[in-house]
Amino acid sequence: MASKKSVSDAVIKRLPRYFRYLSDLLEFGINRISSMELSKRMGITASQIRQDLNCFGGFGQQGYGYNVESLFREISTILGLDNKYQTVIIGAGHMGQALANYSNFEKRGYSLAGIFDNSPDVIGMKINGVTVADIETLEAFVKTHKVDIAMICVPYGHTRSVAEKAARCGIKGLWNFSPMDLKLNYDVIIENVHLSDSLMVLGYKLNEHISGNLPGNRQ
Amino acid sequence: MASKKSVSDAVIKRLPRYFRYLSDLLEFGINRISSMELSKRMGITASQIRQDLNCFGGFGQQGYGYNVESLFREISTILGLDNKYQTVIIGAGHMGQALANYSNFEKRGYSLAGIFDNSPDVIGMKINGVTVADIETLEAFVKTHKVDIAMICVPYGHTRSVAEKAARCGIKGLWNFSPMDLKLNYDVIIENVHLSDSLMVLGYKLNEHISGNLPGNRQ
DNA sequence: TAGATTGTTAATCGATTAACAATC
DNA sequence: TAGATTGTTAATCGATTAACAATC
Repeated sequence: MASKKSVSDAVIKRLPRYFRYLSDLLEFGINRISSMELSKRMGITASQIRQDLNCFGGFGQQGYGYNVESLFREISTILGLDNKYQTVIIGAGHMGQALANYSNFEKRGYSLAGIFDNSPDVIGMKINGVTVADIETLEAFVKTHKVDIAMICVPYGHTRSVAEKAARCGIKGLWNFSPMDLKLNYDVIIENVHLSDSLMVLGYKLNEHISGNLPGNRQ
Repeated sequence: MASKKSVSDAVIKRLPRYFRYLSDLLEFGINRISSMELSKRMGITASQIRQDLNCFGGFGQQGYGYNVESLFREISTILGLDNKYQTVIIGAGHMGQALANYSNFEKRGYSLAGIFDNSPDVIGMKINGVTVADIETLEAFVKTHKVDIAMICVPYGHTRSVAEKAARCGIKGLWNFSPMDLKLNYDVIIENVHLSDSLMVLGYKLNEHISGNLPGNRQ
């Protein structure tokens, strides 16, 4: 219950990056790294790395640096990757199907428990071993399966109502793929993925680049 | 050639949000809005809106506010949505197929010119009207089609080499879906989409939430 | 021990917010 | 004109970077 002071969003968003770089280091068989060396690889300052990590604990050792394996485990724990999450996909269109086939998530502890849709065209279809069920059966499903996260891949117009349905069922995490900033009057955590926003940013930078004002990211 | 002072990344990333909210306002038939009113809708300060917009020009009118339609057009122009972009998808797996079927992009001026893969299993297949071609034919294709953006949806291990191939062909924008921070020694703009990072952030916040320290985003 | 590198405090920088004169 | 709201400058806040004493 001791409420530790909350960590800033900027730091939280960097955690998966640390996770990835440490994972790579492990693969390379490197078992010790200094903040200085890691900073060179990641393209951020050593200071920032030490500050970030010290939000969660003193994982290093003076004069030595960080043990890659133990730091990797710490970051994994912080990110909650030791936990198992049950997920469902709502919307079995192209994006839903792509997510259902994404094996990376399973590897990180996010396992796919169900897929739901409202269209008879896809209900009953099997995607990556999971049969698409009628969205009307979601509530009953959640009652028996303890679902943590709903990945929402329905068309724009259905997003809010589907998200509310999921929240009402007691699902606590929503991963929203519609181009809207989903906010609900429920006690849920929402993470928005805005692919079209990302593409527009790319387009903007491309224009800036072509119009000759700004450099690309040659390094 | 007059190099205007460059706009911060934080502002650039908000542009697509403005675009979306203005687009909604248009749909609602609202044709005038003050920074105050828009700030309430978007959940940011009116000050920030005025500061952001004034990076690009004085689009408002004292005593009146902003004309929604003209502001929408300005933002569209800033984002380069008046331009037509030719895109190719590299990697015709599930994610590549999902992107190929995303009609939103077409609507915003990003048109799909080709899909490439290295697997005989998918080469020749038709996705949303576009036939998957052999990746070996990419260079010849780019020579005749002026491709602006490559959407890279190949497995992790192939990402760097495929990205380099695209850059060598002269493609200036890369949209990378692999969980790595792609950096190349080419003069290209790279935008990384890290779905697994986003999911991990959701997982982190879910944990924080459950362990009782932090509020969800009830509003 | 001497050298290296952390954890942490202090300084700097940039982004956000507040305030208000300009002006429609 | 009076009222409203912008554009813009100044103040504040938070995040990043630098510095260094602690310590392995």
